[in-house]
Amino acid sequence: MTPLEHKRPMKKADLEDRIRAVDLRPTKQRIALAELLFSDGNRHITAEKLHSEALDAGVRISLATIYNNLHQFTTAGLLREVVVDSSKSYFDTNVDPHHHFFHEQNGTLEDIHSGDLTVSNIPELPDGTEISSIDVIVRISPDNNS
Amino acid sequence: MTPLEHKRPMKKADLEDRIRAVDLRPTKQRIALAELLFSDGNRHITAEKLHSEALDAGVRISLATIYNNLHQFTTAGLLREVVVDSSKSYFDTNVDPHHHFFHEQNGTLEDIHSGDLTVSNIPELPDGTEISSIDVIVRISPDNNS
DNA sequence: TAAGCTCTTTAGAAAGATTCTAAAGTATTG
DNA sequence: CAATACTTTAGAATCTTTCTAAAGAGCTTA
Repeated sequence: MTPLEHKRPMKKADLEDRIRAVDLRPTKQRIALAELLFSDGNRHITAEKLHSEALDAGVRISLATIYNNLHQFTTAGLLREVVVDSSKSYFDTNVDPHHHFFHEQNGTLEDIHSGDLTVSNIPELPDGTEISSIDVIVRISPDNNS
Repeated sequence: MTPLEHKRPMKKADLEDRIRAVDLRPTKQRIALAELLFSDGNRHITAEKLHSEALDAGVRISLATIYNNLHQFTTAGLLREVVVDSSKSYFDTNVDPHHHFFHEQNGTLEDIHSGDLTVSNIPELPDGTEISSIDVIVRISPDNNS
């Protein structure tokens, strides 16, 4: 995270408001997940990883609840799902349009801010269709010499 | 497929050569898969779909063999894997650099030839990394009015 | 605050895709 | 043809994600 970047260490009440704002009940589990997800900058996380973070933080929560809420948050626009690996799903707390670096070595994602990469020359779309999103993944790996 | 597009209805001997060329033995199963994959223009196919096509074509082949060979062909550069859906893998017979339309409605892929779409302004890469590939997925869905 | 209703959570089962195992089969080489 | 190495296969196993149905918790009203 760069020094000037937006950051918001959220209070619990703010998190509750944020959950209420999307018409979900602020349960203990949701608040705990929201805290893990939204308290400290942008994150890219898998269900399994979020689950273990929650357990490590002392929150008793089942994996099913993790999945339920990741999907509900995504539907509500609080998260966005990123497809980079055919074996698991990543959820991104940055819901503004942007792209990603994917470190193939360790399965880690890094944001590319929207202005930093341009897609142009998009060909005519198939008839009767419209764009629902454009995803650019720049897959990177450790280079030979360094 | 457009009228002027490259097409090569391959003979069985050509397929065998192609398999030998990547140091694999031309078994009955490999030849049958190569025929389904490479005989008629570019394809985007899942393991399950290829399996059922093979069975329909009267080729006795197990799903494990499908997976084995899809991976071996991919490693050999005869196929390329496209990640668009977190629940299954697609294999593309077009191994030249290019991008994709993904029809969200029916899970279908369509090539965007390399010259038809440009990615520019790629930001500086993280230290010690190099690009291994750039994937652009233009996700499309049926539009409201048509 | 109690009742009642709805939404949530949960454990465990189930599903779906992919990989693994180890044994039987086949291509290749000499 | 024999010896060797590579392949195929059925079925089990694994992994991620979803489902089920029962118990629990938040919310509204009186």
